Amino acid sequence: MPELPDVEVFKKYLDATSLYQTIAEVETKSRDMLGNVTPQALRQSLTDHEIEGSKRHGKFLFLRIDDEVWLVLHFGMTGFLKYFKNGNDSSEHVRLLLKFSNGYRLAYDCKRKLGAIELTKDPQKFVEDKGLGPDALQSEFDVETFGRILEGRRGRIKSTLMNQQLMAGIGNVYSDEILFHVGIHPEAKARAIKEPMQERLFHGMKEVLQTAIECKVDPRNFPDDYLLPHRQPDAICPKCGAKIQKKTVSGRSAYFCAGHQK
DNA sequence: ACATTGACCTGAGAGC
DNA sequence: TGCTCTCAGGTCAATG
Repeated sequence: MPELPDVEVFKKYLDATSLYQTIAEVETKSRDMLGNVTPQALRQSLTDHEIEGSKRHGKFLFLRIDDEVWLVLHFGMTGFLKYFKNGNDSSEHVRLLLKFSNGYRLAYDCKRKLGAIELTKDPQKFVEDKGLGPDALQSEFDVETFGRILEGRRGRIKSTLMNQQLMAGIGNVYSDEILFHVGIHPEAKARAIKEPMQERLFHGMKEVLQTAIECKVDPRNFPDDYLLPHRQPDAICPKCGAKIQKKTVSGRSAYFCAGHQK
């Protein structure tokens, strides 16, 4: 579930708690989540260094250790960060633990091991090597680029929005939310969406992602006309009163309102 | 080249 | 109660 807004909230949390802290010790709890790095290399690269800054691209979070070393975290669908004082360790599925010299710790917790822990020399290069598209919220990602992407696609709009090589950050939950917001059916063909609908979708995408971040991705904080608080079978659409439908679209469970999404 | 499907991961909740 | 089955959704490999 951690999609762009979730990871952005993790970034803010990291910045508020762990920035400029010195890593005194590194514990690797799950070898099989380490992508391109051994536990020894990870320990060696991080120990006695500070976290100097952070970056996010799509669903990836980058922690700057120094000029040539960045720790890369991906959260799969169950990953999150937890900062706590030594002794208050209540998490059950900690995969990586950074022990700071001030007695606090930062845990990367990932119950279902679909995330990843890696190292890179340069986030920009990492993004290129992964073949990721532009971050969905970055300002250089404009409506013209977005329109060109849609026109080159034979598939459905839902899977287009979720394709990380085309644009990075949107997953199953927020693709539903965006399409619900602008009134487009998840099974619509991407290239059938023309102006002015392209522009409406583009701005809807930015607005939904931004709003989710402002709400700290807590469904209780969401505006009431958003789908997320009603994202369950047989719920009532807050926009038009019709029943929320659930259907498999491109292999993913899509929630939508047939009343106002065409 | 592009689109879709299935596998992987693990635990919660449904259903018998 | 207790077991088994299904589902959740991140990616990537295999297939259409």
